[in-house]
Amino acid sequence: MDKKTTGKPESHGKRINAKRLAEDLDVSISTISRAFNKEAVIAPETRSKILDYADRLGYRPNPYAQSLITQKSRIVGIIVSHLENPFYPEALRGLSEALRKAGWHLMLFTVPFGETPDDILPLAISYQPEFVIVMAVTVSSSAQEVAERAGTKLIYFNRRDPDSSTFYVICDNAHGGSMIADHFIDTGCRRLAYIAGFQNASTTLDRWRGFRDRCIARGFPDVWREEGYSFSYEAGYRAAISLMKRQPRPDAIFCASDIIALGCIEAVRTEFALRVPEDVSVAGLDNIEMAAWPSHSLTTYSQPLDKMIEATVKLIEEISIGAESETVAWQIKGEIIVRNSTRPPPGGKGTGTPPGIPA
Amino acid sequence: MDKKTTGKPESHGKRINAKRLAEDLDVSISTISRAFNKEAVIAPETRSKILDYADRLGYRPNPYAQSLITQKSRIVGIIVSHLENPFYPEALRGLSEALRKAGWHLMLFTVPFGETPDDILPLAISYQPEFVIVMAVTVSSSAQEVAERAGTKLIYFNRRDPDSSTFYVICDNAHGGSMIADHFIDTGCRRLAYIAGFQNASTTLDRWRGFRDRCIARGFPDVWREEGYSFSYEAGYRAAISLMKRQPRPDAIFCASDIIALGCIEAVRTEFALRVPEDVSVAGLDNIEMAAWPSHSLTTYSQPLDKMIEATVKLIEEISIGAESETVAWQIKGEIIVRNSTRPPPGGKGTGTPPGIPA
DNA sequence: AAATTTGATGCAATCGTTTGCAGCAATCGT
DNA sequence: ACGATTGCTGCAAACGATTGCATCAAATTT
Repeated sequence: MDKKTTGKPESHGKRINAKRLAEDLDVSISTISRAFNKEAVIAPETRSKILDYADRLGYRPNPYAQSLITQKSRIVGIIVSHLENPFYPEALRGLSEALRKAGWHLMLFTVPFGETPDDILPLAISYQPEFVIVMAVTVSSSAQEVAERAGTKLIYFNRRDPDSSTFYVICDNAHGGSMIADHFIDTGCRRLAYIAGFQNASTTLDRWRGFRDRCIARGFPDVWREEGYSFSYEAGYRAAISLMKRQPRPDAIFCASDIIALGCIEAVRTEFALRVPEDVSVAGLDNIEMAAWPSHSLTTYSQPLDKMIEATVKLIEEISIGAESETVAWQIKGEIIVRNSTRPPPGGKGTGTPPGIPA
Repeated sequence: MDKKTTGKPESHGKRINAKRLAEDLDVSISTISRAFNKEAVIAPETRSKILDYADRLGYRPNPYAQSLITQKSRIVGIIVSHLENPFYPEALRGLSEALRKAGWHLMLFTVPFGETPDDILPLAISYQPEFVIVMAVTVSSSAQEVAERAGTKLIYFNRRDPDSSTFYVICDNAHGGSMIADHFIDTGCRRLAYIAGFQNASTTLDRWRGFRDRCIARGFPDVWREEGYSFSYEAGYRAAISLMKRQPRPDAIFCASDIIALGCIEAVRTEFALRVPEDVSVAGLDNIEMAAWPSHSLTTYSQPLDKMIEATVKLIEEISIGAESETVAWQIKGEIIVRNSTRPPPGGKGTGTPPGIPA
């Protein structure tokens, strides 16, 4: 490792505070405070005088003092367990921007391998965020209590808790499953299979339920299910291998997420020298950016990320201002995105939505 | 959108504070404080009595009051501009965990499309983090002053600033470029090309310099350079198209990042029906997880992420305790990872490092 | 036994805001 | 012209911790 060295960094003068402004401008500290508070009553010229001067000095009210006195932090924590699934960076980015626009600060907590979101929660609430968004598939129900005791509200994102009644925002996973089932069956697939993600994740469950129920309803009750145990490329790769070894082979595989589907496609091609979609149709769920890449061109059901984020921020704002929000949970429908990883319909008008790149 | 409703969320009792503990245990507030401070002198039995009781009540010292009085926030902000490049989620995750272990809280700021890190910086420092890590390719030099005024230290990650002397942690990009050049030339490639990322990013620059200088040194001065204008799949895809249209075609392409390389490979295959590596070798730099996937099996130069993160945290800790850190910048060597996107060596002992999955 | 050291605790000032209440000039109604 | 209203501003008490200094009992030294 190369190192470069230099003298010690510059030391600073005293940080300016409201008192300093007050003295310089010959007003009281209260007035300084009011200048920064939209609702406060204050003479317009006084306000602008203060604001101007503050600007020149680079003064901003100390957020810690503010939080201390107002008992509000304007901070929302976010716990993410699986950043390696591209869906989460996409969601994270969207949430980050939306929350920032709404005036919130985001504190990030990742869940290390081998730990659960529950282990991280105490840490997450130690900075007393007003909300904690849990973007992780598995959380115990006791998390709710822990957060409550700290005065923090929990919001599940892309997950619902079957037995507790916390706030949550998800897409209509069952609907997604059923749309994919329809698409498979409509395009002539008959030996249908599902690759699951984390076994007890609500997403795994709901997508499976929607898929299988629809298959049954349309007269194909023998749907295979292979466990993937996680939402990852590797999981898809491995699960596809054992799935494709069965006799007869499935001719359509619905994967519990896009990243699983990519692994699945790869295994089908590499390990069995089969073609997608000619030999087997593969579909995912999420509609991550990579799904549109030409090499994958993955048929999928989109999570309506923008709407989900919008709903989350709305939820936060409403609860925050004490509006006893009637809406405690959002479940939003997405839509099926047909690309080239699934067979074209029999009467065939072609390949459906084209891949993403050439523009 | 479906909505579910319920009654308003439970309201809370008063949050417990040190005063409450003090009264219950019949000690002073000072003693409570000392129980939580590792260095403070306090009778061991008093401490454990307090800690136990605090635990039962779920008490934790209020971080805002702490920050206010100590003038330290234990917060580090992080500005990320390109989460869509998988390298950054990986880095983010690593930094998040390492900083957490070191007792820091992470505040995340993403840079929306159309804005620059400079636009976000004022916001990032408004919560007065002690440090701000900038994981973004382009920052103006004035950022330094802005941060300084707020008493926040700036640390560049995966970027260095040619003209200012801020702290930075990067990998030895020039070394990476030269290693790839060697590999290309050793495996018989002769028509060498480079696909650049952001034009004025230090990474784009250093990698190009290392690559071209080595090519020249080994007797191949005519290295092509194609602008990608960004570090993205699309950039690689487009740049590869115009690169491969040239006559004669390049037979080896070094891409300024892995994600560019993946787009490049895809374009070579899809748009020109050529094979990688038989017709053209492609290499990247970063060694993102996806590079190991069988479908890509990308030869690359690894960013030593773990070491870079370690260095970053070390830097922060040292500066934080006022140890006038001699080391102001880290540049750490990575290593070349040979996979199947580049030709095997002429005498050929095979395909080099196998792809990642089958285990 | 008196003097001194040691160890543990409490007192009180402090960090930088917010906000209810009081004060006070200027304006208004009659 | 005089009391009531209005519009601003200041006072002072919080918020919940940290920490230098003083205190005081117990232990140690002389």
